[in-house]
Amino acid sequence: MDHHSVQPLINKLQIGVRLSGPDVTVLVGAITTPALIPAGMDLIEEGDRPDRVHLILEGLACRYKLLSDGTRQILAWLIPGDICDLHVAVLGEMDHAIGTLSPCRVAYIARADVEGLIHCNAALNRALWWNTLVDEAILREWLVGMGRRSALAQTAHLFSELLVRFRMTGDAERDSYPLPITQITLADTLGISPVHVNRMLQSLRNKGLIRFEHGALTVLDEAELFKVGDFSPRYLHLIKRDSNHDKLDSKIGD
Amino acid sequence: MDHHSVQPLINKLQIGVRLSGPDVTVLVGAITTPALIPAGMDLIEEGDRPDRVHLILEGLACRYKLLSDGTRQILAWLIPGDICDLHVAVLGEMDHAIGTLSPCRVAYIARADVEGLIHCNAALNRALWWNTLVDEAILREWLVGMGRRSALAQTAHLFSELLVRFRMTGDAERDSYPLPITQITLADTLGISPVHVNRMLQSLRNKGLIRFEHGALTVLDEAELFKVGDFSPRYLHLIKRDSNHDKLDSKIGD
DNA sequence: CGTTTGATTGACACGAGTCAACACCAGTGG
DNA sequence: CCACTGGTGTTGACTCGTGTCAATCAAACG
Repeated sequence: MDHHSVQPLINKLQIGVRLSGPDVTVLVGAITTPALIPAGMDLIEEGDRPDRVHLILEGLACRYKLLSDGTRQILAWLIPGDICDLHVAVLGEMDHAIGTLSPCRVAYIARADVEGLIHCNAALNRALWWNTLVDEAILREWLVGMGRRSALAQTAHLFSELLVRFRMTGDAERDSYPLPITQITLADTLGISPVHVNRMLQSLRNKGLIRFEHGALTVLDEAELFKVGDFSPRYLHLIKRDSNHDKLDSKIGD
Repeated sequence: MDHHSVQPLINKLQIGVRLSGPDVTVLVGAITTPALIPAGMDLIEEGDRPDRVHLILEGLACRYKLLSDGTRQILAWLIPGDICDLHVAVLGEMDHAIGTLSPCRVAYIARADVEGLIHCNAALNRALWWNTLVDEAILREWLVGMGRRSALAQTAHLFSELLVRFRMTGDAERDSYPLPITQITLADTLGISPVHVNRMLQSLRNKGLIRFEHGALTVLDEAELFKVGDFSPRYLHLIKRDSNHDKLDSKIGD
C-alpha cells in the first residue's frame, strides 16, 4: 500500500488526534492492496456480516437504505479518506447498504487487524473513535437540515459541508472539488424530488454562488453560500482539543 | 447507587453483549448518586466540555440543536437507561445540547471512570461501543423518516420505536409507556408544525392504533401501527451476534 | 377566579411533488 | 453516417401535503 493513497485518511485523523510517525506506519501497514470498483456497485448490502472494513481511497460512495416503496434515502457521503463500516465489528450485521456513486478505489482492513489497531495502540484507538464520532455528528447535522431547513438551505449546506470535508483531507482545490453525480443522487440525499433539486441548483447558480459542471462543483461565493445554507463548521470538530490550531482551522474559519 | 435504578441500562446492554456479574458490579460502582432535575432544564449546552457523563435513570430527556431562526430540532430521545454524552470524552466539545423533557433522575460517571471502564474491562468496552453504535443506527433511521416518510408514517414510526426501546430496558407495560410531553415537542422531533402533529395524532387515533392521554402512550394495534410507520426493528440490533436468542428477541419479534 | 399553556379546528397560503413534454448527449448498431 | 436508444437535465402546469394564522376550547395553576 503506497503512502500517497492513504494520505487523505491520515490528514483527516491528524485533525482530531496527533499521530506519531510509527502510529501512521502501523495504520498504513494494516491496509491491503486496493481494488477498483465501478460506479453503481454495492460494497456491502443490508444484512451482510463482512469480515473486513472498507476504506475509500478515490471516488465517491454512499451509505443508503432502500424503503419498502422502492425509494432510496442516502445517509452519508463517503469521500476519499472515509472508513465505511467500522461499526460492523461490534454490531455484527449491517443495517444499511454501502454503494459506489462513481468508480472507486477501495482498500480493506481485516477485522482482526482493526481489533489489533484498537487494542494495541492508544493513539490509533482514539483516532478511530474520533473519526466515528465525527461521522455521527455529521449525521445529526443532516437531521437538522431535513427537519428544519428549506430545500435551498439544505442544498447550500451540503455543498458547504463537502467543501470543508474535502479540505480536511487535502483533496479540495482552493474552491472546488470533484462531484461526479446526477441530480437524482442529490435528490435521494436531500430527501426531495429530482425536479426540485433542479430548481434549487438553478437558484444557487442564479445567485452566483456555485458552478456545477463536468462532474465538479465550484464554490464562487463561499461566505454567501455558508449564509444561505445556515452552515457553521463547528460540528465537524476541526479544532484540536489539547494542541495549537493548525492553519487548516483558520483557513476554514466560520 | 442502588441496583434497581440502573436496571434499565443493564437490561439494554445485555442485549448487545453478555455481561458477567462482576462486570455489572464494576459498572454500577462507577455510577454516582443521582440528582433530580426539573423538566425543561439543560443538562449540557452546546459548547460545553463536561468532565462527566450523564445517565438517565427516570424521566425523559432529549438531544437538540437550536437554529439561527430560533426553531429547534430534537435529535434523539433519551429514556431511562440511556447514556447522554459518552462521545464528549473524545470529541471534547458538545456540538448540541441535552435537555430534560420531564422531571428526570440523572446519575453521573466521572470521565476518568469512563476511561477506566473502557480500558480495563473488555466486555464493558464492547458494551459501551455497542450502545453508542445503536444510538447511531437510530439516528440513521430517523434520517430516513425525515427524508422519505410521510408525516403520518413518521409519527407512527416514532411511537413504534419507543415501544420497542422501552421494552428493551424492561420499562414498558405490555403495550404502553410513559410519554409526558406536549405536541410541540413532538413537532420539534418530527420536523413538522405543531398543528400538523395534532392532525397526525387524530388520524392515528381515528384508525384505532393508539391512545395518548395522561402522559402515557398506549399502542392499541401494534401490527397495524408498525405497518403504517413502515417500522421494522432490525436497526435496533436486538438479536445477539454470537449467542442464543433470549426471550426478549422473540417477544419483540419480526 | 383570571391567567396561562396546550389542544383543537378551520381557512388559506405556499413549498414541494407529480406528470408530461422536450432538449441534449453518449452509446450503439445498422 | 445516421437512426435509435436510454439516461439526464430542464421547463411548465397542476396537485397536494404541510405550514401559517387565528379563533376557540380545555385544563392546569397561582
